Amino acid sequence: MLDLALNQGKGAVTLQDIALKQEISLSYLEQLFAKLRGNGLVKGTRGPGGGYRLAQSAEAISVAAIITAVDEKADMTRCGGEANCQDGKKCLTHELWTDLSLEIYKFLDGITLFNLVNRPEVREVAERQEIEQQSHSSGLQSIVVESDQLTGTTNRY
Amino acid sequence: MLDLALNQGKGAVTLQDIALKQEISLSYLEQLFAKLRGNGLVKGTRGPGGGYRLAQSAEAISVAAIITAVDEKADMTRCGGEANCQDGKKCLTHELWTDLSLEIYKFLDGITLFNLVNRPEVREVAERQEIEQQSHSSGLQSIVVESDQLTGTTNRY
DNA sequence: ATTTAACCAACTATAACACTTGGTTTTTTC
DNA sequence: GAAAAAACCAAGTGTTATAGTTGGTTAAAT
Repeated sequence: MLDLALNQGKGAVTLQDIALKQEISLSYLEQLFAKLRGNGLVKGTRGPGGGYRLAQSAEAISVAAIITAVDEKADMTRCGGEANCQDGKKCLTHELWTDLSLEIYKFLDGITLFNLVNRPEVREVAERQEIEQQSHSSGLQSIVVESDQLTGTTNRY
Repeated sequence: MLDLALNQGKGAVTLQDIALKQEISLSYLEQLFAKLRGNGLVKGTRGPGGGYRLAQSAEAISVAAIITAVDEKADMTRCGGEANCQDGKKCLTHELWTDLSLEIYKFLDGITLFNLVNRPEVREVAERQEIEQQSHSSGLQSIVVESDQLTGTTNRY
């Protein structure tokens, strides 16, 4: 999501790009972005030149919204907030964990993509990744070509 | 730990008791209490009439101290605070997760066993468990006796 | 002596998270 | 209009932390 936020106004970002930069498998990213799209946080465009972009402004998207979309929870209880932790009834520490869950939610809800993108540490790491990606991607592509010649299949990394 | 705190001044609590009340296996409790003892939070006495009691006052023991003792962390980073999340270097969101970890620690550090024991919800649940345990334990003991006759072994629940 | 209960080590099961495999569909470019 | 790029989709697999099991030994009370 930070990759999309950093590229706002400069067009769509492909999952392939993110996969290389963040070292997350393409297929797993597809699953995450399916959820993000379903929650109205991103929109995708197909075909060459396509990719994903934010569906809302970076100011409007909180980390809590992202976590909720992909994790479907930000919850420290094992009962998922239902108070049935111990054979249908509340366990001794139920309120402790619901209180903590609320605390975590409030913290993450107070941080937007805009906030993060403007942190100097984030900009530094993002710049480093931009450079590494360029020297990286050519190397990885030749590996893909090689495995193509040997096995007839193209692995997606 | 709440069971020990609730029993302060009334003598030691056996892990067998806790296992029945909280529905946690005895052997697993033994592992947790070995860590708690190693961290100076409880002390155990062996033999009949023995059990565990708090090694410090309930006011002096925070939830954070307990979590740290048994979990050995209260950390949301995957790198465990080392900034080597992405081939030896910091990942884009490293600071976000260290900030959250600190927030969680501060919250749990502000809550002591004394605080929890004096919450009305905790007292209510504790009272309920006291009653359930009595009707429960006799039933479970007969099961143990039965399996003893059949298999020659005594399972520890 | 026997029983209770802590203490100890090594192994096993489970489930969430991360990833893989093998596709189809849409859109752009040549 | 063929090929390539990239999103979209479903069902399966691998990994690892957490929780639990097994099978003991040691210390203290009755």
